[in-house]
Amino acid sequence: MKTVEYLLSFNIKPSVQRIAVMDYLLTHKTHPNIDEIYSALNKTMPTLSKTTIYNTLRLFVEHGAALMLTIDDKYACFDGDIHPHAHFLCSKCNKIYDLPLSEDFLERSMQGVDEYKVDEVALYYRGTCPNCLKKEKLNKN
Amino acid sequence: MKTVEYLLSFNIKPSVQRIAVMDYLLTHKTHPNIDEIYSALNKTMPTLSKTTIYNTLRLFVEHGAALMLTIDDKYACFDGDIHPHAHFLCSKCNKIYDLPLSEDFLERSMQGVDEYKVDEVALYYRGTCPNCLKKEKLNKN
DNA sequence: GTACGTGCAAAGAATTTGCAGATAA
DNA sequence: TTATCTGCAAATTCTTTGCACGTAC
Repeated sequence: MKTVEYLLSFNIKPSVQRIAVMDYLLTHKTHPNIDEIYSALNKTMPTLSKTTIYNTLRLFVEHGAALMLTIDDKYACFDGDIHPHAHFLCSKCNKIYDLPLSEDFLERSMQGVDEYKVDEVALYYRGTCPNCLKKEKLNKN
Repeated sequence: MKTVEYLLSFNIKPSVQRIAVMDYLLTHKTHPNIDEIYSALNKTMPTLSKTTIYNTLRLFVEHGAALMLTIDDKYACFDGDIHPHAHFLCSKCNKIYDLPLSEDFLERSMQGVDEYKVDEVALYYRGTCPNCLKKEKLNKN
């Protein structure tokens, strides 16, 4: 599906800027923060402002077209993949990794929250990623 | 256990300020943010500074004596209860609720992260709490 | 033409830093 | 004494706001 139609499917008017931001999110699965998106897009769209990035991402989240991750307490990160999945933040390299979330996980996890109306579930892991674990081993030898 | 001994068990030197902050965390299960802790303790300790609250909480988290919650993107909240449990943030009243985490949840959730070294797991829910749901119903009738 | 979108500059707010004085072993 | 802790003030950084201009239907 083209990005324009994708935005429309979330009832978001596709402006040039919004298309650019969504395109970036859909092609960069790095869970970028505002600054990364801004820096990247600014190269080809010099007039693009950070305010617009803020506005756009807030709009995306409100319309369910993107996820805001609060796994990093420094700044918010954004994810264009809205399918349920978990996230792992490596405290060494600060990368965020996607992890699968088993089908029955959500159902089971809901058992304790009967009386609550749940809009969103986030499962965050923090620790050391395989890459950094490997590096640590090499440095020890 | 007295708070002094509790802090010592985490290898934290118990100063007057640290005891006060930990006492507050252990007796107020409201997942307070920095400002709440500061405002509350400032009444009885007028010289206590916000910087010290920041320093103290960072120390607690580093030593595993408290949890930092990133469920609210506005500011960090802190939890003196370090036993594994989930959190629910009500988007209406902004209260954070504790929820049980079934014993086998953690084991099962770890199955996808074999190659990772997991230090911390956080399960966050967002939505509407029972109290606010009740209020909404009343307002509709 | 009217509503909506964009972007600059300024404001606001949370957190960190530098450093000097206070405290404790 | 000597290292550690505290707290003020300033700096830094992320995010929001106000407002005027641009754009699109």
